[in-house]
Order: sequence, then structure tokens, then C-alpha cells
Amino acid sequence: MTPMKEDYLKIIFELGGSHKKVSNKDISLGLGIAAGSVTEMVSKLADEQLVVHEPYAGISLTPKGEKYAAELVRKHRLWETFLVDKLHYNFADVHQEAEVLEHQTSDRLATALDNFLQHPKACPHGGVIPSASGEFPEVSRVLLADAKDGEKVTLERFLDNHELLTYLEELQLRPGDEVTVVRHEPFEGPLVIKKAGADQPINVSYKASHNIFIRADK
Amino acid sequence: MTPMKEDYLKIIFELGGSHKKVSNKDISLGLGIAAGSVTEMVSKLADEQLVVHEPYAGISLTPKGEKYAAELVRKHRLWETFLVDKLHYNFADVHQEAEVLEHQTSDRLATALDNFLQHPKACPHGGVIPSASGEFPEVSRVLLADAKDGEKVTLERFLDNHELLTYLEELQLRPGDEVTVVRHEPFEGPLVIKKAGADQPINVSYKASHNIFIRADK
DNA sequence: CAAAAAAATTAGGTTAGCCAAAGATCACAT
DNA sequence: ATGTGATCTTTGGCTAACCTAATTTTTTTG
Repeated sequence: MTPMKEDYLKIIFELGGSHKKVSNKDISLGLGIAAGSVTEMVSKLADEQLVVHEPYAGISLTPKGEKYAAELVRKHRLWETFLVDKLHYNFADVHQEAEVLEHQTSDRLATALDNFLQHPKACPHGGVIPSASGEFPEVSRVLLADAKDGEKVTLERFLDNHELLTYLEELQLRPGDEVTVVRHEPFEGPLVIKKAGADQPINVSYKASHNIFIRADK
Repeated sequence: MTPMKEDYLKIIFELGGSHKKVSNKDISLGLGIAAGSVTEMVSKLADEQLVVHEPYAGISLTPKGEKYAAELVRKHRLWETFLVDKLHYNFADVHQEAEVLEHQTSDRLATALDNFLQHPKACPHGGVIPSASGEFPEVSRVLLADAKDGEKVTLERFLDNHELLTYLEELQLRPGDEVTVVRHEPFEGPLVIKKAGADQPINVSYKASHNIFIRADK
């Protein structure tokens, strides 16, 4: 298995290849690689039973490919956790470092890291860390944008995007924070929220509010 | 700069390329790569001003190449320290992990690791960790292969290669051992040596004898 | 429903790095 | 001082991934 093959598996996974067929084009755009090269690589992955490729129809992961991808996500998120918790990186900067480290991480190293970090359940931006066997629980797909005014919710997960994370860092918002939704400004205006215990309200941009997943508080 | 180029720089550095000319053959044996491939890669490194190559005479590092190599050694040894001190790896197993991680370690990450480890001076095997600016101490760069028959020497340092270390462990050779060179068998045959106080001679493979550094006994 | 557009595949070519084997050079021992 | 073995370079060929361009298939649209 090469780092490039791993990148293909990961992007197919992220595009939803575990439950549906993913297009050549989306892989090509996601990796920045020419469509012809994608076809070529996909057929190699198919030879290795990691994906199923129906020509002109799409590409999906086999259970084996899905497990492999989940392990990569696990390694990625363990490194992110390490960088933030132990090396005091700020959480917007960890993605790039983890992106390269994940490919060089043996299962043994991942296990040792997991122990060292005391079995974290989620990475710094809230992504659930799959188990060593490649299982991962269901995650919330409810957007902050869809919360009702007055509702009290917990921020669960942010999309892994550097710009977004930098923005949220500035707003001092983190996964796990409890917030109350004050109101939705009209015309794609910001969402006004209040952190539990804080006096000042916070304006979260319309776009960001569509990139944050929440869990409703009991 | 690719991982392979980095490996070439590192082995040239370890073979003493900062102060003398290193042979194609020693690089070839150290990396397990055919001599012809070494010539090819060395000429690329020479184009990048990282080494000086005098055909048929030898290869040495430029100041630029030396600094680069020292930074790699630094990253390698920081990872080894981390693996042993924080993840509780045992000595024998850290080489492989560090070997791959070092190539994916940004300067920023190295600095953060160094802080986290509280500025260790040496790796778990006693190798001094170069400073961030690429300074490093003197060590022996005389090969066991170059010892004369009848000479009595002390084994000082083994190249950081898991297969080699496993092999030497089987032969019960360790750094610090005093040995007498009995003879060099022809046609790349083994080097026959005797440990101080032992009766049985030991055959050290031709290849291994090019991966062991010695200090002449006074 | 046929033509145009979009998407996917195939074909031919490039580069990095590897190898084996042939040929060139060096160095030591007679 | 020369021949032989050791070392080094050169040559030709391989594979993994990449690219662009041409072709084929599918989808959209007039």
C-alpha cells in the first residue's frame, strides 16, 4: 500500500463511498489529479479488492476498503489530538501535519499513541476517532444553522477546513461548547448565539453555521 | 527533496561525508541499493549542490548537504526519544518508526517535539541530538571493514538499521565490545574476528563490516 | 430523438528511482 | 610494469504515478 493509494481510499471514503457510488470526477477534483490517472489508479484498487468499480457508473468501497480508510482516519485524528493536546498546536494548524504523518503510522504506533493520549474519543475539531478495528459510531448530521431560536445545543463537530477552523478559533468556539441560539439574522446574515456562562453574544457567519454539527441538549 | 534523497544524504553523513570522501560501495551497501543506482542519484545530489562527486574518487557533503543531513538526524533522534520516553517503546524497535517519521517532520514539528521532550541532549542509544541549526559532535567514522588483520579495536557504533541490529544481536556483538580482527575472507566473504576473552571466532558478513564503526584500541 | 455536452476510459508519453550487466578505471601484488 | 580483482560508471530496461489528447459512453437538451 502506497501513500497515494491511501489518499485515494480516504477521499472515496470522505465522499461517501461506503454507502454510495462516487464519481471519477469528484475524486479527480478532490485530489487534484487528472481524470485519466484516477481511472488508472481506481482499477488498481479494484484489483486489490479495496473498491468496486463499475465503468461509467461509479466507484464504491468494499468492506475491506472501508476498514482501511477508517484506520487512516483514526491515525489522522490521533495525530491531530497529539499535536493539540501535547504539543500545543492551535487546532486550525494540525490538519496538514497529520495529513502526512498518517501515512507513516504503523498500527503499533497508533495503538501506543492512543494509550498515551488516554483513548480520546474525538479529535480537536470534534471528529470521532474510529476504533482500532475500523468501527466508528454514528455522528450528528444536524447543522447549527438548523437549530431553532432559543434552543440550547452542544457544538459537536466542525468540518476539517483550515479557514473555518481559524475563524472559529478567533470566535473562541470549540467542540463541546454549550451555546444558546439567540436568533437567525435574515438574508444569510449571521447566527447570533451565546456561550453558556458568557454575557457577550457571538455572531457566527451564515456559511460557518452550515459547517458546524450540533447535538441538542437534554 | 524526496525521502530517498534524504536517505542518501543521511548515509553519506553517517559514513563521514562531512570530512572525507565516501565510496560509492559503502553507500550502496548501507542503503541496500545497487552501485549503478547510487552513481545516478549521487549525480543528482551533486546538481543540487548537496554533495561533491569526483568520479572514481568519492563523494562528500557540501556545507549545505551537511546541514540538511544533521537536521534529519536531529528529527530522527527526537522521534526515537519520544517513542522511548513517552510511548514506552523498547530500544530495538524505535529505529524503523523514526526512520519513516523523520522524512515527514516539518521544522515546526521538530521544534515543538523538542520543547515537549524538554530539549533532550541524546537519543535513547546515546547518539547526540544535533541542534536546530545543524551542529553536531564528533564521532568515529572508521569502518570495521577497514581494520587491518591482527588489529585490536573497540566497536563504537552500528548503523541505525533494524536488520543489521538484529543480525549483530544474534552474533552477540554490541557497541563497546573489544575485538581482534583475524582475517578478511576474499570475494566479499566474511570478516573473521574474535571477541576479547572468547575462544570462538565470529564471522561478520562483508556487508555488516561496512556498517560498523570502530575506535582503535590504544 | 438526434446533436451537443459532459464524463469516463484508453492510448501514448514523462519522470523518479530501481536493477542487471557491460565496460571503464584504479590499485595492489607479483 | 602489468595483470587481475575490486570498484565505479554507463547503458538499457523496468514499474509506479503522473500528464495530455483522443476516443467512447452517458446524459442533457433543443
